[in-house]
Parts: sequence; C-alpha cells; structure tokens
Amino acid sequence: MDGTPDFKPLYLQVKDLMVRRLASGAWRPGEALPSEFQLADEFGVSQGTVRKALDELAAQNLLDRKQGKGTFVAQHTAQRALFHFFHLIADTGERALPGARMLSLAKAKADRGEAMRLGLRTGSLVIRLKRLRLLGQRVAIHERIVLPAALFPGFTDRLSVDVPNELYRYYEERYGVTVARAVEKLKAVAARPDEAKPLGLKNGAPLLEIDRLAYTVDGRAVEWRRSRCDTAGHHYISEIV
Amino acid sequence: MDGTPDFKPLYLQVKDLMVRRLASGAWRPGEALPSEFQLADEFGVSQGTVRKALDELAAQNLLDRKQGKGTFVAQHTAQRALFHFFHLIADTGERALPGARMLSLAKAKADRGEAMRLGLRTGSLVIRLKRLRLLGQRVAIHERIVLPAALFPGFTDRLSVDVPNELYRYYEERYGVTVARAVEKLKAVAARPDEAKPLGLKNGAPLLEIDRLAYTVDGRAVEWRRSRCDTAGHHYISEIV
DNA sequence: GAGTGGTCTAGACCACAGC
DNA sequence: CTGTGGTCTAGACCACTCG
Repeated sequence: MDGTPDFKPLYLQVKDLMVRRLASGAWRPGEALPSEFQLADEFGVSQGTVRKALDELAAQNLLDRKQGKGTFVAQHTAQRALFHFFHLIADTGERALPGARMLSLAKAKADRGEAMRLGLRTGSLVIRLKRLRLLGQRVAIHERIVLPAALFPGFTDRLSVDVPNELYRYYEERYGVTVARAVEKLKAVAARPDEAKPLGLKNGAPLLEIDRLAYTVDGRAVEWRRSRCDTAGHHYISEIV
Repeated sequence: MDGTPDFKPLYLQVKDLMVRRLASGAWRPGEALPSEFQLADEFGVSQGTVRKALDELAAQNLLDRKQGKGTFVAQHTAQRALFHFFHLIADTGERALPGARMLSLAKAKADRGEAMRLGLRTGSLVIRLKRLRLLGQRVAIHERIVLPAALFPGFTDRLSVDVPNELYRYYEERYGVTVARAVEKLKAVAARPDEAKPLGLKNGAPLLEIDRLAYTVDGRAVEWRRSRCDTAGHHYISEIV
C-alpha cells in the first residue's frame, strides 16, 4: 500500500530520541550527557549502538565529545561563532569577530517575504534589527535581521545598546533558542544609498550579499539575516571536500 | 625528547595506506575495491577496523559505498560536478551545469601569483585558459583557469573546441589527475571592461568573484580558477551544519 | 585509581544487488 | 543462492582527565 521500506536502524531511532531531548531543552547547552553505558541501559541497547548515535550527533556539531571527560551539548561560544558561523576572513588569513553598532530595533508585522522565509503567517509579529559591523577598524557590513517575535519575548524592550554582538549566544542563553544549522545564499549586488553612505562607498559599489536562514535542531527557521559586505581586503571562505 | 604523543590508531594507519593507493593510481576512479574481509586479511587487521577506515574515506567523498555491490573509488560524474563542485544555482532552486565557450588557451611561464598558488617555481610552464560560461541561455561567467603544464602534457595541442565543458572529469580520464578537494574564496568585485562586455553589463557592475584552488588527494594544488559571475537570478549556496 | 570516551576484535544476523 | 556492505552485540584493552 505504501512502498516506503521503512526499516530504520536502531542507532537512528536512538539518535531521534536524543534529538528530541535536545530540541525540548531536556538536555541544555553546555550540560554533560550521561555516560555511554548509562544511555545504553536507559535505551535498552548496547553501548556500541549508543556510540554510533552519539558520533553522528557530534559530526553534526550538536554534541561535543571529549575523551576522558564526557559528552556535552554544543554551545555557542565565540570560537564557534568565529570558525563555524562566520565565514568572512581577512585576505591575510586572519580571523576576527566583527564589532557591531546598532542602527535600529523595532517590532512590526511580517511582510510576505519575511513570513514565508520564517514559516509564519503574514501579519505575525517580527522583530527587525539593523546594524553596522566592523571588519578590523572599518565599517564594512550593513546587516538586517528579522526574528519571529513569539520566540523572543521582551527583545525590543531592552535598550538597543544592551543587545550584544554575539547574537547566537544571546538567543541561546536568554531565550533557549539554539541555532543548529544555516543556509547562506550569496550574491554580488550594487550598494544602495542607505548602505553606501555608512560604508563610505559610492552608490553602486559592489557588495557581497549574504542571505542567511538559520534553523533550530528541530528544523524551525528562527532568524533571517541579510548582510551586505564590502569585501575589499576580506573574502568569504568555502571549503569543498 | 620530542613531545609529540604520536599514538596513531590502527584504522588511521590503514586509511593512510589506502590514501596512498588512491594517490598512486593503484586504485583508479570507478574501480571496485576488494571486499572488507579481503582488505582486512591483506592489512592484517579485523574487518571492523577496515570498515572504520573505509567509512572515513567515504565521508571525504574519496570512496562510494553501495550496499550489496561493493566499495568504489569516487569518480567525477556530471552529478558530482553539479552537486558537489558547482555551487551556483538559480534563485528558483534549479540546478544546471553551465555551458562553456572557449576564449583562449595558451602555454606560458608562471608569474609570481600563479607559481605561489600552485606551488611551482616562478618561470615553470603553466597552461592558461579563458572561457565564458552560460547560466541558462545567458552568458554570465567569465572564467580564467591556470594549470601546471607538467601535469597535463599535450593539453594545449588539442584544438580549443575539443576541450570539454566538464574539466574535472577530463583531467581524471585523460591525465589521471583527480580533484579531491577545493577551497573557494568569494568576493564582490566591479566588472572590468573585458569582463563587462561579453556579459552584457556596464563597467563597474557588481560580479561575484570565486577564486578556487583545487587539490588532489595527496594535497598538490592542480588548478587555480577564478570565475567572475553575474549573479542576477542566481546565487552561490553554502550550507552551515 | 576511577570514570570517561576511543580503539580493536569476533561473531551473528540483516538488507540489498545480481546472477 | 552468494557476496557485498550495514547493524548490533559483548568484551577487552587503551588514552585521557581529574581528584
């Protein structure tokens, strides 16, 4: 009747259960998981099967395994932001997290594009955030960020200056929203007047547009971010293996 | 005296031996490897240890494992080119390999930049190739490719029109040079006259520059490619996991 | 030394491809 | 039916961390 073979290895079933725990917040970022043998007992499988599930989750960067210490729920640290979620680096090879200067922060009703990308109904409330970012000393990125307001209660009540530079860590610590995965679409675009001016460029200057949708571990879109970057002296790095 | 702990798991030693076979051409693209048990016998380890080495090589896309059939050396097919090595896709989500139109093909002495990137001595011979590429029906990419001439004997002797669109497959089949890995650096740049004209753009129009260095399995750089792309209606995709 | 993850082994059985 | 890779188990031992 169906056609789907629907055979699912044990270790994948175990993995699904673990993902559910991560998504539900039963296991929180930074926490240590029970040992492999404890988990094996709990799930009624052998330690080897648990290990295979854990290894896959670690490969997806959802867990951190440390020999001799234990298995920990991955956490958004500065290091992770820098090496995992920020791909713009200086042409010299140096990496540094860019500073940020807030331009505006407001709550509004989602337009069609925002609603579609974030999986909301048109008219749902979203938080819109604009800021400039600095590569080295130079203002080089104009950034627009859109969040579903329902997931971030009280976000706009805070003074603009309070919203920190490292947003993913902030989402995680303050709202329990962990970004696990993102898809970036890159284009070259011409700078518009409102972007060119703060970046010290002429209208029409080439900018690298990075259009990012970020997702939680259970697949909900939680942030839409569009960064327009002056890539003089910097580049976006992408490794193909 | 030394400080390096230098403990190396068996499966990594086995993996190294296998990589050497791949690099040497003892195992050629498309070929089937011996079965896990045969390999285990040959290397004097258990089948589980061989499996772990094979799994890592498969994860690096150096091998293809097919249940019920065997383990095969990865090969550059159109599919692989499309999904693995070509990241420009239409904004609609459609993917298609771009056509190519050769502009020029010549042998010359490497300049400093070419020599440095390809790990050659200045003055070594390189092959320079320029072409235009089509996204859909539109000429949208201006591409410059540089190869170490020593690895591709007779390349420039062929009529330009003979050099095929899918270069990586051609390198592999004709010269036994397999591209296993690449690093791409992306920037937004302004179109120069010689680029703008064939692309039907104004001077200074924004282009996405993709600067790629491609490596063999044993880490030698074998191609430097710089593509400048008109990204109207297309984008470069990058997934962060 | 006790506890954790990492490696290695050996054997049984399952899913899949192809003759 | 046979051969391949894929899963699952159980047990031994190794490397690392920390008290």
